[in-house]
Amino acid sequence: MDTKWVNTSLDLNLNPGLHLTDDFAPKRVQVHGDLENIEGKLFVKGEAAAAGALAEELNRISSENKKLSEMLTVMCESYNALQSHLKKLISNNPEMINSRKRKSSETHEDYNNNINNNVIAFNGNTECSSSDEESCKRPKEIKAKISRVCVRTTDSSNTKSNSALLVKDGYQWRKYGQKVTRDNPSPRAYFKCSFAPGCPVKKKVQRSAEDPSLLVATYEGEHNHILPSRTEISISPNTAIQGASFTSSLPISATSNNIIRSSSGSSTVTVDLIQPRQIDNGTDQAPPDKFMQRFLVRQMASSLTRDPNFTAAIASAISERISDHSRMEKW
DNA sequence: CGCATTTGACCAGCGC
DNA sequence: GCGCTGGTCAAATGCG
Repeated sequence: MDTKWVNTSLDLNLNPGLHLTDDFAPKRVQVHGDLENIEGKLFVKGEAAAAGALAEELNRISSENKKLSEMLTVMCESYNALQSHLKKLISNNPEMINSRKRKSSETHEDYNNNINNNVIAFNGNTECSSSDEESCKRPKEIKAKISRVCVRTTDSSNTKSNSALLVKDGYQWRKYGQKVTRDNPSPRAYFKCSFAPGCPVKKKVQRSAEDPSLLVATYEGEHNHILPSRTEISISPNTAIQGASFTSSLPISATSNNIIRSSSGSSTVTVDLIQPRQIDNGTDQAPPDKFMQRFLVRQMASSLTRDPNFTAAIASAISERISDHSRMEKW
């Protein structure tokens, strides 16, 4: 059996023309398979060009599978490390959580942090953490699953606009109220999911008091309907995902086309796990705005890797591709 | 004209 | 009981 070293790339292109970061730079990947034999069969048919393209695509897919497997391993290791670290912290300081009661002086955001079942990290650092259900027992009226998502808007001039409190996430929301809270000068907007009748999910969106460019969206409850036809996380114009822990309240998963899509205003950001693309490795001269795009790619990747659901979706996509590859090898 | 948004009023929970 | 606060309702308003 031949062993070939092929130079392929995992295309996590989040924007047309966006070059990959060093983390995702192509590497030499070992691929086992009789690729020349495949090409030979097609030569007989007089389709040399098509055979070459197919073999190249096969190599690319193989290497992508390898890369994704490696990434998945790293993700799981990081996740397990964080989880064990969190457990260690909680075991060392059990009173840290249990002793916290809601007081009048405590802000509502603190209250939400206490009942938060899902951890969000902002600015690359863990802002709050609590996944221990025992430590998160709250008054009996709070039963709905609550999660929080933060997005950073790059247009600070829009911070006083009510319409800027839009955090599109693929679902359809109807605004039913707005309130100015005591501890935050910016108003809090209340939304209900209107994608399906009777859906109990609610969403609160408010700008962070500390950082007005940061939008904090709090999701309550779980959707009683399937995800919208296309899985996407879309943030309002001039908004970038800063950090998010995606739960069932957020529509993110690999679609049947294995495309994870994130729309950002007019521009759509797409993570395509299949489609091969040409990467010009030699001329990686990123324009100035590419730097920000790369940064966003890192942030998104960092956010997504924290979510076990996402890793599960990635694993599913990988296994699907591997099985496809196995079938092609037999052919 | 229909739908979504706005906004003031109302209600419930909590602390004092 | 009273006042404060967050959450929700619903009429008014705006927009396509």
